[in-house]
Amino acid sequence: MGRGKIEIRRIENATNRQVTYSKRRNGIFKKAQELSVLCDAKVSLIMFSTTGKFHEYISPSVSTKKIYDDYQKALGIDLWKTHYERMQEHLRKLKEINNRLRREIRQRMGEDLHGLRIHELHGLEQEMAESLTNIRDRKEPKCEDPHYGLVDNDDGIGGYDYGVALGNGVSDIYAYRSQHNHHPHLDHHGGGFGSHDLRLA
Amino acid sequence: MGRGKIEIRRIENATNRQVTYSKRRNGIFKKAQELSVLCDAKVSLIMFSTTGKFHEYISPSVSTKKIYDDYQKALGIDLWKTHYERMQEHLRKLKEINNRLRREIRQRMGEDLHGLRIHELHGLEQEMAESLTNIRDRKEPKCEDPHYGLVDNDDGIGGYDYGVALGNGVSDIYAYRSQHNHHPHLDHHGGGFGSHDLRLA
DNA sequence: AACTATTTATAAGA
DNA sequence: TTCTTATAAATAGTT
Repeated sequence: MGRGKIEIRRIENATNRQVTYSKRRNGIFKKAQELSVLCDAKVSLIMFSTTGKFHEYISPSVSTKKIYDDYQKALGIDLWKTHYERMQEHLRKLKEINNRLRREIRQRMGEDLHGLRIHELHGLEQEMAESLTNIRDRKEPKCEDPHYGLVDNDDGIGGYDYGVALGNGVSDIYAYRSQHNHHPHLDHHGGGFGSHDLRLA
Repeated sequence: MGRGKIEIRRIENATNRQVTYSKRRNGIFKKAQELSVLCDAKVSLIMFSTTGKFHEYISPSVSTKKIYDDYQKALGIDLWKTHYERMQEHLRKLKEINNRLRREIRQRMGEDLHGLRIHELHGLEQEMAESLTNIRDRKEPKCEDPHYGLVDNDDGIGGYDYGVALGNGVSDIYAYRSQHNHHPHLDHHGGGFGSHDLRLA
């Protein structure tokens, strides 16, 4: 509806995009207002522009919080709680893994061996002997191996966003975005093997 | 915009109101979708009709939860931010620790040694040699040492349920599967040292 | 911000 | 609900 027809796709020119945003934002707010008056509906409309600017329409008869509460009620979920539980579960798993890793290190240090069966002990011994050989070899001046890029892995914990969508026909279910927040570098320096405290996180 | 102009006021006839709701709802959803595409904006539109029916539109690039997070941020109000951030920080630390532990194990397996200085390598070698001795000793039939209760510490993980807690949990790491799992399987079965994949968490 | 040619949404009717 | 269509409203491109 304008001088020409346009395709519905991202407007590449930033200025035009901003102008269109502004115009259409007004339009949709007006529509939202009319709808809530004409049909006595409760409407919550929240938007953020690319530039991060924030605008909201909320029907006079409700509050954003109430919409949000009702929303969760309608879906039978608790967004915070779901989120929490996922994080908790993730934390728990990481802790488990860390403990397991610690135990393995202790065993490789000759401690905490009482839980091992004789064949496990035997396997460990053999492995240790081989490893020791490797390490001794490594001390020889042939010490080169350009293996720097040991990738600091990201297991996707970064984001914790998940898409939720619902609606009677109209909405879409959309995906998931994860902000890659990266870990600082660990500077494990210091010559001390065995000087770590392996019992605590 | 229709056969005649209407005033923007509540439609008293329930049927008409319902019909208008339905038509205009589609219209506004379409507008919301167009806006989010054209202008690359994040839009959340939630509505409840008089009859309690619920409909939602959410931009593909976000989740309703994120919109509400951002909304709260924009308004400077907060429900759980502190909490959430503490959990994220905790996760981050656990991942770091996890990576360090894995690296240490790799080194104890004679791998990933290129980062070590000569004196570190030397320390490792010595330690390994001693440990190996311990392990060999342990294989002798004097194998007793009532050290059973090596307390696998737990620090109250139950605690993240809307409270905060930190520390180690203990358990079976092999139950672990990342939700975003692009990682090889670890299926350590009692017997094998050295079968772990220590490169990824 | 305004203007306006066009496209789009929709009120009323079927 | 869905379709039709006359008309009101929104808006793209321009100034």
